[in-house]
Amino acid sequence: MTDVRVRIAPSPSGNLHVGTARTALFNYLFAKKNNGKFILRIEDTDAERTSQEYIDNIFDSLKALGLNWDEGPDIGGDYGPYTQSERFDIYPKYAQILLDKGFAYECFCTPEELEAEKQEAANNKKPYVYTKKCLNLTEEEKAKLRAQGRKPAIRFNIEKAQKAFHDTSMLSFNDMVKGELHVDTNLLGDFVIMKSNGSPTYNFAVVVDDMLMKMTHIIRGEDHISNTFKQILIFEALGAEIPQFGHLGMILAPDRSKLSKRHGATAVSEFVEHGYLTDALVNFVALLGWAPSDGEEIKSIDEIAADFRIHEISSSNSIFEYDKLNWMNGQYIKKLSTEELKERLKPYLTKYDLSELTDENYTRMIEITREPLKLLSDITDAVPYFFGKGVHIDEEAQTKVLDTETAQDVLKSFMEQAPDWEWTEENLHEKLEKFRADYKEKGVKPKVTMWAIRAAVTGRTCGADMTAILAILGKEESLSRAKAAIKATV
RNA sequence: AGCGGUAUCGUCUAGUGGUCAGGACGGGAGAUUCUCAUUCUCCAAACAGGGGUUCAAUUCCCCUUACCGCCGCCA
Repeated sequence: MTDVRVRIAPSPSGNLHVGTARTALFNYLFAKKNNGKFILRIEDTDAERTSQEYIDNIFDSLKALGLNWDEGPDIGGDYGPYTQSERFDIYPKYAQILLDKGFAYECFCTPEELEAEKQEAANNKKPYVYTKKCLNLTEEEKAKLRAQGRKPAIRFNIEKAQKAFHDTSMLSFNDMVKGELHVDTNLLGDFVIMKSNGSPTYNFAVVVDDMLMKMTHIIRGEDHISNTFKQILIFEALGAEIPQFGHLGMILAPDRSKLSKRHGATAVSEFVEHGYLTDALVNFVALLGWAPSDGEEIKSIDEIAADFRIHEISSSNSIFEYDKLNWMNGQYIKKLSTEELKERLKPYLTKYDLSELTDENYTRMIEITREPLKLLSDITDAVPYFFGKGVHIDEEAQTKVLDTETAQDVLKSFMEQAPDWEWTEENLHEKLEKFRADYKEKGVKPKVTMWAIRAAVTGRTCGADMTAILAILGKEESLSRAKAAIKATV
């Protein structure tokens, strides 16, 4: 049995998309499960849309997700180079083989001529297939066209290939996730394999590379199903072994359209910037189309790999639901140690002067504010009141709490008692408990009592543990804020 | 238009020719707590429609519908 070799072949015309990341993940999982190799190949045949920035982004994102490749542009391997633009001398050779065998032919049609054909087909409401106008050009005719300065593209001769390897025009293959798939090759149309500018088209480059790189299984999005038939024919024409295919359903946005910017983040790097943990992202995306056998959803990539069965992947599309991702991200944040969280949160705290806090207090601040975090970035709006002198009181805290008589009364007695308190968290806890109890006897609910202090000190009606907040802020700042919230009486 | 694919709670899914159709997110209710949150408990929520096959269909087959994809000298 040959070793399993799978690949992810992104095109660097944008940052690594979360859909591509899922395809990469499934390939990676399949490789891990079968002790195979996971290969990265960069498909940059379209120089116009390629940029180094995107290539770097793809590398970084894949690494951040933990999808480490065994062979690739940066680390090499036995079947390199792994960047298509560095393989441009390879493709014409194989195109020539196809030409020699009659599986391909030169096409001198101009874009304008092709456009006219398409228009005509559209007018007649007929599906467009290339007319094969150039299939039987004589050498003289070709020479003449060349003399006019026309450069030919090379087209694949579908009928010839189909007849050479199959009895009928029906072509089928057994997809690992979708099962038996067929098509009538008469409907396919001779497609271009080499552009007139000498570069290979996607369908051709993919096959040549997959063949040369000895890929055994090709797992990709279902938008490639119709390409698969063309590719199988090329594999056959080239005399290569045909790999196994597996086509995954697509990921859709909540409104069932393609996942795009207006739905939120789409690139892995954007998710990371927004405060998502890559472990959570991997876990979430694995659950789109695949379910763990024990029903336990929070799982590491290694656990998922051990449990992964490609034939059990759902073949339907799935919707990318941010709610569940957020919940899952929160679960992963909970699992982080406070020490680690302290570091990972720093990028989201740059608007504050952390030097105002001792390390001990910074730690404590994180401990008491980490609970509700769904995204790392949530910390930004959770902690403003720990910094600076004084505090901004939001409207709700002012009108619903501080403007009440009860709150004013609470704050006045707080100011009478608190200056005598020893300002440690432990002691404050005790004192405040007593403080609440006293007010409770007067008919004021504990939470109302605390609301007054919270509103005065944090400017908000809700938030982290009040005792700890006071301890972190220190006696002077706490009391000064409490005092500031008391209205001057005439 | 043509071709291909898909169809279980709102969403991700489990599942079987006979099940109270299970779980998770989200939603609702309650408990805990100084608030929010967390955590825990409970509740509502689905087999797209129509034909078959069968003693029995959510499950197998066909049709319809809906949705997705593909029809480039893009990848």
